[in-house]
Amino acid sequence: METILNRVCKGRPREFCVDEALAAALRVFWKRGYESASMAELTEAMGITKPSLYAAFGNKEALFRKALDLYEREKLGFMQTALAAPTAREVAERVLRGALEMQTNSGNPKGCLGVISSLACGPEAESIRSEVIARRASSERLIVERFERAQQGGELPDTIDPKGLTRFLIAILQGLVVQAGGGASSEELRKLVDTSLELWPTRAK
Amino acid sequence: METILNRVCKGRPREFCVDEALAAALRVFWKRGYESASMAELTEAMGITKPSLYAAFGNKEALFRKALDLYEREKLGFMQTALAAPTAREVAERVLRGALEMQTNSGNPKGCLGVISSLACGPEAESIRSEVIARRASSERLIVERFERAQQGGELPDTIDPKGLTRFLIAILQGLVVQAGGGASSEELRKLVDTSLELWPTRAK
DNA sequence: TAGTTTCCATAACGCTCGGTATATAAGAGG
DNA sequence: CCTCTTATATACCGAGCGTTATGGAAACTA
Repeated sequence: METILNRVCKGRPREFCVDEALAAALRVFWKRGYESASMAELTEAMGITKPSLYAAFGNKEALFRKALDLYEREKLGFMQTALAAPTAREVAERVLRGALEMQTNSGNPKGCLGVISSLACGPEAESIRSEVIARRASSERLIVERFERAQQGGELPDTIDPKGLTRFLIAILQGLVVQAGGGASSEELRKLVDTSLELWPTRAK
Repeated sequence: METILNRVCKGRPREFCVDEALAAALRVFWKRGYESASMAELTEAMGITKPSLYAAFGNKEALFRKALDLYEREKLGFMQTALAAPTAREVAERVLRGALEMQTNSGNPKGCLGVISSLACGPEAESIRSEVIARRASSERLIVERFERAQQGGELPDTIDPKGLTRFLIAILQGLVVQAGGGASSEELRKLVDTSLELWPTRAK
């Protein structure tokens, strides 16, 4: 019985780096969205041919899921660390500043892979869409819990609903990336973040 | 010399209502976005065949522009009337409540035709994308001017930047429609609007 | 009714899509 | 060196895309 563990490496080794190819694929999906990213554009950006892509990643949908994993791990890491901030306001500040930095960092495509992939899809991309939406829901739950704790700790006015505040914060994020995708300048996006933080609720309110 | 004015109606009249067909096309574009809306789905929803569509509307892009006109005229009318509200806060309230009502009105597709068409497009839809973005910019200008007047009238704190506040309001709208497209319930969307309005700046702040 | 104009339906066009079969090249193990 | 396994390159597949040519039916004017 041969398990995958004691299998040795035989045959011709592949000539490209899987991680680099995946990073290139991520950039294409990020710019185009799942459906508009064609296999031709993907393979060209990845520097490999279609059979190599299918051998290494399975198919377009599997490639997208791996790119989405990479995106959440490398590009949305600031969301995780932001949740560890000591106050709800600092959570919001780190989330918004982190998103702003990512959107204005030249080198990154504009917009958000999650938002772009949760909208505007034909019937065959429905499973992709629902997965992206499910992942967003799980991050959302973490923020709601964080804000509920903040409210119990007296950080937030009693009149504020933690679920509503979470949706509010996420809406700002979504508006930020939509506007970035629409060509808004760095300064315009910074104004959006500054104004949002200026309106963020305080205990004194 | 025969002008278009004194030309009479000859030949077989068309069997469908152009306005109804355009309304049906709008619903398809609204649900799918420009690129994912196929001619097959469009013609089926409109109840006509492809040659009829091309004869009446030109091509897919021209059909989309006419649908976009209809969308702005019939579905975004509340934005125009909202701008006439007496105070900046009422402007924001009417805009947000109007958008909420539109998103929760069953019968309308979820999401926003403008947002869905300004993202996630391949190279061939670039002209559509830029047109949608340009239309958004012109509405934005109206809101900025309205908020500048409000600030001069003392309605808004001096610390608030009207441009930033405009982008903030639009971001909430965009987040609202993204979340609606992601399947958020009417109550969740209402909480988002309530929270946003609760945080809206007042003179006293 | 004759003539003309326009509409409708079918089918096809050229193209791109995601995905693959086939054949050749290349490295690892014996 | 030979064999075996795997990667690569080319070409191709069926299906769907937006768009259009064609033929016949329908309804207007005269």
